[in-house]
Amino acid sequence: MNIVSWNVNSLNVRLPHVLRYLEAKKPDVLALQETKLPDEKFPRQAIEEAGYHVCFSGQKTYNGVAILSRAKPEDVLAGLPGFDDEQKRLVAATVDGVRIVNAYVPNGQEVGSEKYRYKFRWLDAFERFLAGELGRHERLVAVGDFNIAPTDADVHDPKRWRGKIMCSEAERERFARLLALGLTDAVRAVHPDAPMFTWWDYRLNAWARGWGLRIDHILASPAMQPADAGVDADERAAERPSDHAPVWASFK
DNA sequence: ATGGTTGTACGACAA
Repeated sequence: MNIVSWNVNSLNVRLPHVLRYLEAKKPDVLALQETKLPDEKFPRQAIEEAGYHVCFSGQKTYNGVAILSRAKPEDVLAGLPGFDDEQKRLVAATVDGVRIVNAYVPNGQEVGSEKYRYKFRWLDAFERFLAGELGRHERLVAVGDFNIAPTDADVHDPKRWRGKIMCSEAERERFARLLALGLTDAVRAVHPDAPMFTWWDYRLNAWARGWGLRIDHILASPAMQPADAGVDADERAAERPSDHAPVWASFK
């Protein structure tokens, strides 16, 4: 089973990229974040014509998540249970017996800000939710834009980013706690040391300079052993790209 | 250089 996560930063703009990607890579599951579309404007027909089922939870202008899958999604859930939130950041579904959890974790804007505090409240609820899901589903993969670079190996310039948003010790501790639930970081399981980034800021010519962070992740339960994993960084070099590249993992 | 770009939507905010 091939599972991909991609923050597309507007599915309106990136629909051609997504359709081309589906045709080229034929993943079993493609989880999208930042679709920025209300549900009534979701391009369901184009995705179904490409041979995929889809479930989604979106809103106008901001956020929005979707799961595209070859097999029909079952037990679809939108939003974190017990966490009342207008922001559409989570959708989960069971695909081919595998529980797929697709998250767009809040960015946090700046360490110490109100949005930073919201990020931690959201992560609190997310951790509780994942613990429950792991109790119900032996085969589980949690993917998405976590907006956290787990270690300095996931940062182009650790000194420049030290203590900054997505790299603070408090955020990294929360990410470590997710792994402590029994999840494996699939990319790091396959590539323990290699610098691998998934996001490059649109500003400052960051892509051309190699100024990236690894903030998009695929976390797998013990029953899901990654056979291979990587980042399709060439998507960041495409015409009118998202600022994120797809991250993928294959499972036996 | 506390810089810069993109998306949404048409000013300002989020990332």
